[in-house]
Amino acid sequence: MPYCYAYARPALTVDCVVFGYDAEALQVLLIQRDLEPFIGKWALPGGFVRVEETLDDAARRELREETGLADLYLEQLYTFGALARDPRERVVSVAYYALVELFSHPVRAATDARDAAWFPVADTPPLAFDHADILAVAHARLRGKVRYQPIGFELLPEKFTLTQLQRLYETILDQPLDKRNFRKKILGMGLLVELDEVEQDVAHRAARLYRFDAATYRRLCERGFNFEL
Amino acid sequence: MPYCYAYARPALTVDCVVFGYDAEALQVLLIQRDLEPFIGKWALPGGFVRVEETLDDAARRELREETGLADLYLEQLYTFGALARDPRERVVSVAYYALVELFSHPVRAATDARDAAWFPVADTPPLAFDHADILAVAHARLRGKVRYQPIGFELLPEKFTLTQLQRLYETILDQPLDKRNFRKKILGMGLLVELDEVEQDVAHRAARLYRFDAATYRRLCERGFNFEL
DNA sequence: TTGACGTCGTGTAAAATAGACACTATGATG
DNA sequence: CATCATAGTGTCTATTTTACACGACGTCAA
Repeated sequence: MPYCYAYARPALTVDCVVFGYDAEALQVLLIQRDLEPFIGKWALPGGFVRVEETLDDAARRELREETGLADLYLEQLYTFGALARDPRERVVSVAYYALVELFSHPVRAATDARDAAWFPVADTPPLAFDHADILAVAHARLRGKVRYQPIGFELLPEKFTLTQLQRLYETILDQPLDKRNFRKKILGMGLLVELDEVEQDVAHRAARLYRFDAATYRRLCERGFNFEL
Repeated sequence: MPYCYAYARPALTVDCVVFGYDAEALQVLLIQRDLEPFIGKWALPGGFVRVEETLDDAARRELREETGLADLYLEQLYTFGALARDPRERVVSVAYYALVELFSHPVRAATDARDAAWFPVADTPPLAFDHADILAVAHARLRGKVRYQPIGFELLPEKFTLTQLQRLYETILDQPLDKRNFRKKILGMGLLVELDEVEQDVAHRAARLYRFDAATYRRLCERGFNFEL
């Protein structure tokens, strides 16, 4: 035990809530633990912060190690510090969350994880630690944020139809939206680029594809832009 | 050095950004450090988290010890984990923020603090550690939050005039508001109770006093209420 | 080839909300 | 009783939001 201090210190961990979307439901990425405590239970990917890495780096590293996901945009969510959230000892955890497009991000279990898989947010298995609380906070934050920042696009493939986008928003906000009003509003923002392509292999009239215009978005942001639904 | 661990651990601290308002400007509570490092420098109140207390408790305790303030509504802000934010060693800090009515919260320096005082947010002395960053994040959060949650009331005395409330919002948002529209909107929410009192000792027509109706607010919140400016 | 099916894509009118704007009322003071 | 400072109040216009329905297009199967 070579690391000694004058006062007791809580251990410090990070946990990641990664949301995905698969045209049906909002999903969350979980790992099946291969370590005590809660061995065999499903949990959020995460682990201990090393003393020479930042919190953001630790979150990225753990996510990569345990699930194979890399290069996500992770955002800090909240820091959980209840006394008994870990049965071993006092552990404080900084939670992060991220959004990804499901199909282009295959996951694979690795270090410390027996398995890694997507689950519908509304129907997860029982989670280890206080991870159900963390997931709930993340889900609430997602619902709140999606209204005033165009983060929904992170969850879709690069090219998408307006109907896909609308379904995504309806799923996250859990309320139906009017098709014409939705299109009017979203197109009116000028953040979508209409492509010269339509979707393929559908058994009905194919819909036009669009992509998100990140450059325009950044320009608008700097002049104080607000998204609003 | 009686506390030993298998891996090195960052130290964990809390820091508190307490905003006040004095009819002139938005203020922030600072302490003058009486400990190394940065002895003599101004800083946010805060300190080490004990292993047997929650983060919220640690924030409340440090604030009480260093400034005499108690019973505030503290809200977690963000966790700062840059590698070199403390010159001694790796320290991760969970920042909190709070709003108080200045005059009814006298501050006094105590433990580890040579002095405690209010400074205008726009004109603070140089701060220790990365506390200027923390203050900036807190200020941004305050500006953002004040638009959609009625937190402004925390900064005023229990009884206040509509003009005082308007000045507060103008200060936080840093933009002028129209008197009639402001009154229309704020009264239209039904969150203010008109009192049978007017302000005293003013050299002109006295304004009616109001108080915030917290009970009604809670009721509205549960049904999904949104404040909006 | 043609008809049925399913989704795509589009516009308008009514209602609600936000924003601009200026004068009278009241109480204190000299 | 005139002056001063702030309190308090309403209307009109512009903008935004909401509600709402049908023809176009491509696929498929008879």
